[in-house]
Amino acid sequence: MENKRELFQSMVKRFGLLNRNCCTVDDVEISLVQSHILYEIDRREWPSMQQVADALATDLSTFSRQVQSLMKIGLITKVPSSADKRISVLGLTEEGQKVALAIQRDMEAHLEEIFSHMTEFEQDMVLQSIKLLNEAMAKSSVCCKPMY
Amino acid sequence: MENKRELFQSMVKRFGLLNRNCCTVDDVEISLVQSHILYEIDRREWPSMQQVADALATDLSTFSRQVQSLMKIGLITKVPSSADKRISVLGLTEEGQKVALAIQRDMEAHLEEIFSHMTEFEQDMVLQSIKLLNEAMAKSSVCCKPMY
DNA sequence: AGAATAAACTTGCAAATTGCAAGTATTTAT
DNA sequence: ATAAATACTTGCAATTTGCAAGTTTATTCT
Repeated sequence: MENKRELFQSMVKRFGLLNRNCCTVDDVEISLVQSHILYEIDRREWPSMQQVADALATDLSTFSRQVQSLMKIGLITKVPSSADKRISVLGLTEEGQKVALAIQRDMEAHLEEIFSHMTEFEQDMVLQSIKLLNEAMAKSSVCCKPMY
Repeated sequence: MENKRELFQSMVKRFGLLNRNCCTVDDVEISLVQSHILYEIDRREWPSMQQVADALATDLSTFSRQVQSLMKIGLITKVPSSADKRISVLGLTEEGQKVALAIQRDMEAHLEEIFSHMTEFEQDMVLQSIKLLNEAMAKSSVCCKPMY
């Protein structure tokens, strides 16, 4: 059983495909990266642009433009920090929160559906394993430098 | 412990980052998608363009151009099928095989390094879980229609 | 305090990647 | 024999990317 890579490649690809469904909520349609931006803003407390760009491992210039788009469609806010005027602080608008929540629900539902094909024992084991894997990757030298 | 999505999002992102390192071998430098193309060709027996494009869930036109690039740098071959002249059959050149193998080794090494942070018991459990997960996703209705 | 350095962005490219629509060539169905 | 389908290719046009160079504000150094 020496096909770790195949196993992981397959899994990552499937999740990638799963994510494609993403991102159409009511009449709002956003891209995958935009959904990730909403997600990262949502799970942080008023992050700076740097912080989110780092979390997404994307160039700040690229990120800056994505932020502009998301502001234009009214999903996020960007206000200069009063403490340090170089910094802009990001947040979700009410609409942005709705969209983020809807995507969150969709994702949870998808995961539940996937998990429904396993026994309870298997479900627990899988979750436990993902945790272990994340911890191992966090410890790893080759993996994922720009990670929270 | 109701944060499945966070767990998976984190894992997928880390693997995404892991993959970024990819793809520079000696003096050849290819993109991530190109490495996936090599991978898919490698693991199949003379696949058609359709087959690989499907596996990668990418548009055939996009794929067609990627194939042209990879031919130009001499990593893959494309020959019309004698049985059905509409079909082009893909393969790796000697150089392409070298590159695919090098990437494969890198990936394996990375995975080994990550696994080294776990006990043997945990390693087995994680591998077992990934298998279960893949099977569950294969059964899933929401996930991954275009999958081998 | 004043000058240099750094940090947090923004904007101007130019390249790469994407998908749709429309085309060509070949095969299958009627 | 003609129509329909399949397997691609090419022409767009839009999106996304990162690097380099700029602006503004904050920090550090002397």
